[in-house]
Amino acid sequence: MSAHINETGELAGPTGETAGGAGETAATWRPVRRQRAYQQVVAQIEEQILHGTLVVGDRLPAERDLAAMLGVSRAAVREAIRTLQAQGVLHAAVGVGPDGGTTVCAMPSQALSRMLRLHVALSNFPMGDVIEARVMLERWSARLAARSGSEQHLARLAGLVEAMDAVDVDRAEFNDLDTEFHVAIAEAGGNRLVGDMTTAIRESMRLPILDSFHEMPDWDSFVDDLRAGHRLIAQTIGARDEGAAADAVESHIRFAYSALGWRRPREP
Amino acid sequence: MSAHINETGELAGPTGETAGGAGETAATWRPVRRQRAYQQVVAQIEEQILHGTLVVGDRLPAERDLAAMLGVSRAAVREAIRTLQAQGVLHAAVGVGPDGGTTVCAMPSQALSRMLRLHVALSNFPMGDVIEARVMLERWSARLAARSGSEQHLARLAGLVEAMDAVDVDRAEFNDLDTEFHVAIAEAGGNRLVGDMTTAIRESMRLPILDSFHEMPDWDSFVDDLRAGHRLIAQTIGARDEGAAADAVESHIRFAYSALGWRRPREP
DNA sequence: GACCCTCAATGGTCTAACCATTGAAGGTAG
DNA sequence: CTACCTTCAATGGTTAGACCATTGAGGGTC
Repeated sequence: MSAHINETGELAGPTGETAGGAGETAATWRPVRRQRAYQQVVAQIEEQILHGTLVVGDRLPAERDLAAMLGVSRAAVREAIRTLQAQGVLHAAVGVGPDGGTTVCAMPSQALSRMLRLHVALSNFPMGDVIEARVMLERWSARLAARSGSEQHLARLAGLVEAMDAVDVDRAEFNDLDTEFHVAIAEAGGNRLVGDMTTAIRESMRLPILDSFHEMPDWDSFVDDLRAGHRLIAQTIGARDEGAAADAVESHIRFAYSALGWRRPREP
Repeated sequence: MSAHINETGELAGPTGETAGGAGETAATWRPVRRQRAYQQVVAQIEEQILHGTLVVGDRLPAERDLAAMLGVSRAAVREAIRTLQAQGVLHAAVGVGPDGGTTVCAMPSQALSRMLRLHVALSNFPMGDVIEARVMLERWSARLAARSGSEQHLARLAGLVEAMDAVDVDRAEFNDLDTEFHVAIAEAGGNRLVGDMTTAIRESMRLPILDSFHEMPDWDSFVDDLRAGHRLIAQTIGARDEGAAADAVESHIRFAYSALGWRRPREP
């Protein structure tokens, strides 16, 4: 499994070959790309995780100790920790005790959301692609939710529909509840990966959608349409009608984006 | 847009309120969570990206300059850069010239793959969920590829099928070609987000799959079945038959995982 | 014109120190 | 004995300053 060391972005290679020694006898030469110190630290932590030696909840050695153990500076260890932290794999907290120190965690959806938001902003993912992906994911989640969602999940969906029906919710509140609703569908589906991807996409668009909400000229009628869509989704899922639920979700999403002024270049 | 500062993992708040000043007159107090220095740097860079001030290809100021501009140490800047780097948004290279320095890039699929691999290893995503997600994504990609894949994409698929038919490919080589094939389907589909998610999932399982390949008792007949699956997929996509392509992909994926001994708890 | 040396800019790394936060240990008043 | 408080050690957060390694541009030499 030592090949894993190669997969942190740069290629690997033995270090410390800068000084050319005299008297080489070997005839084979391979260009060695230097492996950064912090990348080696990342690689070692990743290896522990991939081997199952480190599992969720485990604590890493203190930064100073880890640095001494690996023979690198504390700064290198910290940069490695930042890398894994950005991937939702580590959690760092100051202080002693069970909550202190650096621990292994698993917060993929948060990390995914932040990532996705940036890449959408970089126009790496055209809005049309994001919309289509969202339709695909939420159709799937809706089917799953209708098939195997627990009563608690269904009750939560109904509760969120109720909450959004309240007359005094402002646009920001509605946006938050709407986000929660779609996340709840994904959770009801039970597929964690699909759920986290769905959450990431919806979360990554929370702010852009809120901006569009505020520019909405005919907010009242628009939000009524959204409410009707949510009600239909909750009903069809509650009725365990997979096909109807999927269709309801799709038309709801397409309606929303279209009303918000975002176009879709392709529709599979 | 200043709200963005809150979304780097920890909550925001004005800094430097540790020393309690005397003579407060305000009656409202909100518990302030201290924003780490490196998180503020991340937040500022993210803000530039979300505003479109920083686009792909742009160069950030040198670490020393950025540190001076933001009033933090160079270490804080470096940790921030590591965070964005892990998300596939920044690229750091030493040296002067056009390629040197820290630049904005967009490599989401690599970052996604590394992330996914770790979270799968952490059992955060059960294998069954990953398989179902892969079926969903590749069905979608196959439909898109059949509908709108260019002739070049179709030729590439056919070429990969040929390459995998060669008798002398060993298991590692076959695995790499198989990965390439499925990535090529995703690319032919044209949806970048779906394509990158597909790539990430297949890449994240490259090594586990290779391990299973090596443990495969009846490799020859197994790989022949895989080849037949690939051929059928390429044919149906080439024939622009969306439904058949999606079904071919699904049965191919399910067959492979089932033969590899991975079970699927749910199948939507 | 081709080659080579020098140098400046940049990220990479290390050391060493100090700050801030947290909770446990132990002491003290009631 | 209980409740509160003080102290302290462990840990991550932050800084400053120095030096190394890599890269390419500029200028000098043959």
